[in-house]
Amino acid sequence: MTTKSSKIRIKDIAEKAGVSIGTVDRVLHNRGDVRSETREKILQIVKEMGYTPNLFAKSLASKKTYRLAVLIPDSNDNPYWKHPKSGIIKAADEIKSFNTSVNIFPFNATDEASFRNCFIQVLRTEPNGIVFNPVFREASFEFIELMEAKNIPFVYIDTFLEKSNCLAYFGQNAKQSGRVAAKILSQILPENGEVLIVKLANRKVISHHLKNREEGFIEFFNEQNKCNCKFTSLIIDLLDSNEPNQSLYTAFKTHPNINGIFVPNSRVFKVANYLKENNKTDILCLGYDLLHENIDFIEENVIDYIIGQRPEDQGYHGVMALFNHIALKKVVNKSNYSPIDIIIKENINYYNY
Amino acid sequence: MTTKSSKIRIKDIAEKAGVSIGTVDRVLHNRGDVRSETREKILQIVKEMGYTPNLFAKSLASKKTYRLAVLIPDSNDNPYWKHPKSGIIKAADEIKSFNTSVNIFPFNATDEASFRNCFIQVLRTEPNGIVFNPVFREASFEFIELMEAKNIPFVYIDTFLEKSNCLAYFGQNAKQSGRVAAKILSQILPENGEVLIVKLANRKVISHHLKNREEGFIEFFNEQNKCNCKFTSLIIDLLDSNEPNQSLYTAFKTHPNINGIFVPNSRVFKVANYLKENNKTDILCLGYDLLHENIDFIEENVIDYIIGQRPEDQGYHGVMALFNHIALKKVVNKSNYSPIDIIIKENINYYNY
DNA sequence: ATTAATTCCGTGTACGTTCACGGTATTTGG
DNA sequence: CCAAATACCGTGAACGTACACGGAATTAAT
Repeated sequence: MTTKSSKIRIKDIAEKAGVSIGTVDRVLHNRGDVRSETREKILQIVKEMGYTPNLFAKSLASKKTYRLAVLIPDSNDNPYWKHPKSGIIKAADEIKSFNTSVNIFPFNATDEASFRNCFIQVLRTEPNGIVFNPVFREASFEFIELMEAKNIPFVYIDTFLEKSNCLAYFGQNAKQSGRVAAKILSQILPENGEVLIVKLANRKVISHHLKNREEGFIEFFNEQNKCNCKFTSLIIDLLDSNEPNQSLYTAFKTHPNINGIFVPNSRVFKVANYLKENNKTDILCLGYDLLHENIDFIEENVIDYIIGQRPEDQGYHGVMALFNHIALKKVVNKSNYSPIDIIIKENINYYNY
Repeated sequence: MTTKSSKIRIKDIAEKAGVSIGTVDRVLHNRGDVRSETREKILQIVKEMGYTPNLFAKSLASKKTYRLAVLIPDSNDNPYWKHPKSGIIKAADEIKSFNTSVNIFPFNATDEASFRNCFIQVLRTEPNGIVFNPVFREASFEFIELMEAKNIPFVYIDTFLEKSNCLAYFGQNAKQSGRVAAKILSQILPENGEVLIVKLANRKVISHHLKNREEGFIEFFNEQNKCNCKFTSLIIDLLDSNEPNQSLYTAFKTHPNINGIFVPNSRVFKVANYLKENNKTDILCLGYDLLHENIDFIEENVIDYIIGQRPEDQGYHGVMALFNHIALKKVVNKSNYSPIDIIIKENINYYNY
């Protein structure tokens, strides 16, 4: 089996058609000024010879430059976003030789005004494409209108917004990941297990992920008729300095038989911290995302399972999808769900973080 | 945060150094014929300005062509190898514009002579680099000697060969993956569990993977003092048409309390087939690799866990490592372990196959 | 001092594109 | 029927790099 480099140049098809390379170039780019017969003939030969342009020569000669903009939460506020960001930077690095620049605009994910400001700023730079995390529904829909008016293609990352015509979406199926979590717990916990669901979040912004993950989690258990586990659900304010300790203390007091904990976001390390300090490490603890903080607790056997979603890949492919669409005119997949990685102490070293 | 395209050209550093681009080119390529002071000065400026060559211009102008060869088992014999192959083809596709061709040479993984023939054929094509799967130890070491004599860099895929100076290795830590399997089973099975280890292989060729995975599996259980599971290990000849049914029948007869099965390779579907036909689907069954055959059984709840290793990535990155080293003169990581993916019915749809 | 050898360096062409510019034919208008 | 407009097409200069060739400056040999 051989895969060899394609050698057919514009010059070759020009010669075969008995025209100049300028003419071929014109039909290849629909620039007009070509007689329709000549045009057809050239297109025919192009197809016959299987011409594929040399992308390097193309980008060398091209005077076009592209600007991409990325709007994501500030990684100083939420360490999770360091990971998508690093993937974005990797993509930026790869495509910068294709006359394409990438600008990252961080916003405060707990402050809608910050998101709005950020977007206005972005639109002022008149980018050719936008990757963004649509945490704020209404604001996002407003900006989608603006982008569509200006014909700027956009890609969602992490969160999906239904009923909108994005170029692509990169993220996890949140609900299904909740089902995965449920399956794991249901298989390990005893018949009469008691599970605590801990939602650590900002009071003002309960993310879709949190909601959907919990939904999938509970849905799965309800479908299993053999398993009659009990649930307790807790919403804890991230900004309260007494938390999550206070709420957890109360929860364990009132539910002393809890043997499983499900934390539907990356803040699981805060719960793990409590478990460790109170010698409750035998409780089966499951959370999300490979933050450094979580990794430490996995290695200490405090957290038992982490569900990962390859945030670097999401960032990387989000940018690349935009680039492929805009610069290379390739078709890109709209729906791109990340794997729901099941990570434990024994395989954590083989996931990059 | 901005990542903009680097704009420093050879011309720029030539002007700053007060020399011509030819001179800069000479020092950049160590072609000599440059006064040492000039050389130093240019190198200094190159570093100062952070010059990075434009790879596209480079590959456009370069008359060099590279030939890479890949030796892997025939995917007609073992369907697993379709997956690395598809990754290899993807890589070949990406680098063909860099004047690099990739040739795939399939051999029969159960026949050492086939491997040897294949290698001789490969060496005759005088490739610039080789990716291969070193299943046959002695034969591989012989060919490594030949490659080293000819200064041909080589990359291992899937299997690792210690004590040899490969450019890179892409594969899974087999032993550790066995430990992952053990952890999962140990967590789910009851205290007094009874596990059957089924090694489906060709009598002549017991792969390292099979051995190492079992080793890690047993090692893990031995380390847990709380778990006193019992084991039975079975070696079954793949080519025998009565198998694995006959051996499994006997095994279940003599060990009626078996509640877990570990199949340390991709042939787990053959065991699953037996389990399904004999209504033993309640047994916890764990195997390797996302073959179509296995996927079907995961969806039917016959196989419970599959350990994946991203074979497409292994193939892709194996070729890319060689390319980066040879064509782009980049440094590549030697040791590249694939993630040990834990796959169940609930997350299987999000792993590409 | 003249020639020859040697060291060092600049020039020019090529790689496959893009794209502006301008040049022939052909057609249109009066 | 001639000028002007139009339709169609070729030419040539870039893009950043590689590399062959040959030229100038320096040194060595006679």
